[in-house]
Amino acid sequence: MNKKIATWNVNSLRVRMPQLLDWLANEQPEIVALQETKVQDSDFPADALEVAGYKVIYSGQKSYNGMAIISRHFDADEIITDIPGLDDPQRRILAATYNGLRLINLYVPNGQRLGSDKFHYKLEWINHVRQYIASQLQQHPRLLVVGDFNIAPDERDVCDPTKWHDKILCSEQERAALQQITACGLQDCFRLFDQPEGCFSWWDYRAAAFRRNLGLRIDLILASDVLCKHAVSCHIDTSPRSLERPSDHAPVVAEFAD
DNA sequence: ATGGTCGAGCTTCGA
Repeated sequence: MNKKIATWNVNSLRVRMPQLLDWLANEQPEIVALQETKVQDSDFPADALEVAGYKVIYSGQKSYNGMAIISRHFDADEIITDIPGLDDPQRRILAATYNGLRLINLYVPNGQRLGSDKFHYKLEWINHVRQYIASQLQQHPRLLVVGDFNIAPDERDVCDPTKWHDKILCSEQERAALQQITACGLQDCFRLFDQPEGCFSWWDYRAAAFRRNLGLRIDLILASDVLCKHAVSCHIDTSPRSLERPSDHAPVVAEFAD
């Protein structure tokens, strides 16, 4: 049976729990990587997710950032909550191995504006995580790197490339940094398949951006060559973005054959 | 018009 693996920036897990539980019941994903849980570990809603049939791991902090991975059948092994060699209090990475599948869940810094302190932190953070990914690929042929990359890979992933030209999330520097990650031996699952134009995963809350489909595709599932051979589909599920009180991101789902 | 709206948690910051 095929297995669905998903990534979703929920923008507050506590607010989004009803939507997440409904979505899990409908989609029956095997593993879901969550970003921006915005909940410290002592308040993590583990019980409700376990009742829904998922094992949980998480690495959170108060107010900002925060990561979790939920898994239906397999226990998480070799858990890491920090990029080796980078001292960073922000909870932006959570990786674990599930039945031989290595999953790295990322919440890449937003970067705010080109040239800002946060932009330099973003590039530095990506540089460190790329080195970690490269070393992980040597050890784990079955590797997925998923999450909110806060980078639109190319012009197809931008609603209005002229308006977004060299803006944060779309700059040449950010795209080059992302290409350095994929050059380690990963492919964007979404582009393994024919896709319609105008597919995005994030829409600003302001200015009715979702209704007007003024979005970016910044949430990605990157797969190693071994896993790409088993990928059978990849799509963005825009339905949760239409609900009342939505996350500003939609889940991305990839399906893998055994 | 350089705005708009969310979430957390506190009267502002980050996205």
